[in-house]
Amino acid sequence: MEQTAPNSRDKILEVAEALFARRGFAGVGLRQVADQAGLGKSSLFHHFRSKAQLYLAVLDRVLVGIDERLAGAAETGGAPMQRLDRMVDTLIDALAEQPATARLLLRSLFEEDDLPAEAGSAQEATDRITQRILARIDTLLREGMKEGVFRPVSVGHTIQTLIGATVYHFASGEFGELLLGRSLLSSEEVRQRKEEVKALIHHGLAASSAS
Amino acid sequence: MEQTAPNSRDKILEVAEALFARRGFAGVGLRQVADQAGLGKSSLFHHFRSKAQLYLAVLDRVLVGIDERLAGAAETGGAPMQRLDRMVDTLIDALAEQPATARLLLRSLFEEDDLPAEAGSAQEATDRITQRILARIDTLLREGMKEGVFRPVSVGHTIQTLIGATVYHFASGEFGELLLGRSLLSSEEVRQRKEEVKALIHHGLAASSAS
DNA sequence: GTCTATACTACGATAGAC
DNA sequence: GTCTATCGTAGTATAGAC
Repeated sequence: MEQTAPNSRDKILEVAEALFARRGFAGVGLRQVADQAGLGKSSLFHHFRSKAQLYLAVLDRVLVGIDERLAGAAETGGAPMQRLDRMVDTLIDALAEQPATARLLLRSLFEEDDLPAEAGSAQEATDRITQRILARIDTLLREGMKEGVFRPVSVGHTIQTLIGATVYHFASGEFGELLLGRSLLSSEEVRQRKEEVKALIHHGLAASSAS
Repeated sequence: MEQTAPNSRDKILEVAEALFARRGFAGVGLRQVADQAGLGKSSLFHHFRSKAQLYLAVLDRVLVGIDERLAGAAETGGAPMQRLDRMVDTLIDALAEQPATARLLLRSLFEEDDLPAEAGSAQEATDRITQRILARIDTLLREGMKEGVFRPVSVGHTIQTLIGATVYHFASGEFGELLLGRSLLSSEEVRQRKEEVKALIHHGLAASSAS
């Protein structure tokens, strides 16, 4: 649709995203990235200073995408429970549409410590976006508790549970499919994941048994 | 306590577990393992045929440990909700006591596909233990639903949520600590994690509002 | 059971021609 | 902006002495 003709930089980011999601930072060779992007290995270094910078550029791109979609979901207003429902739907849609995203995000939690230390400023950029995303949920949860529609919970622990219920789920790959008996990404299972998560919220987070 | 004097094989497994948990399969070099185990690189191949076999041996060891602890928790009987509470407590205790475990388990979901294909029979062993662990929760959830103490839910999705709430949480490392504002492994946060997860279950999974 | 030595491959990164 | 060629390092794994 809005695809014109990706320049080399975008093409590299695209194939690197898929590879990093599947194999992790250490598991991907730049040779592989270059081949799939249709370039020589050395050409990568014209666009990105190092493997670590490429990885962080990929991660940044994904985080920005998630943040934009969540921003759209939050802006429409409504009661806290409605907004939380919309955030869950939006996040799950995003994760289901781009299967690499969930794995990349979850892996990023483990792999930030084996990046070369020099990565510096690019690290800070991804950290800032992460903080922005977390702040959206944090604010929403506190508002809901203040209004008395959510029961009193630890905000941090609740965010962790929500991430587990969404990002982990769609990152679980073959294991999750074994558990559900079919593809995590089938429209039926995506729909059901939304229902199950929202039902858990409505029963488990609501102060009264509102639905 | 029951530590006598670990033979080389156990020492290798021990240091490899920590390294694989931290860096992942591709991120660990056998040189590193050998150094930390106090051996030459080549000596590893006397105990394990290949890096993949070593990895699978580490994973198997961890899965067996989890399975044994969950078996202990399940055997004591009681109502489904009580048993589920005990399983959550037991699992969280296990993950908190051995910080490498959660990361290793979560990583194993992503990394099984970049193991050399030859690994064959050892793969099946870890799969069997995984199935046994899952069957414990599966049976318990179905029993609770049959008795009417759990509301009707998708068993697969619920297991995914429980894994996310426990394994993911303790695998989240620095990110989780940023979110909670203190170490995931402090006794206070471990205690609170148990409370939050069990509260979510009691409010969100129970058919009535039993506690 | 552990060692040294070695084979072969791949890695990330750089230099410099075009 | 992409290429070929190359550097230095580290990877897994094997052979064979002790």
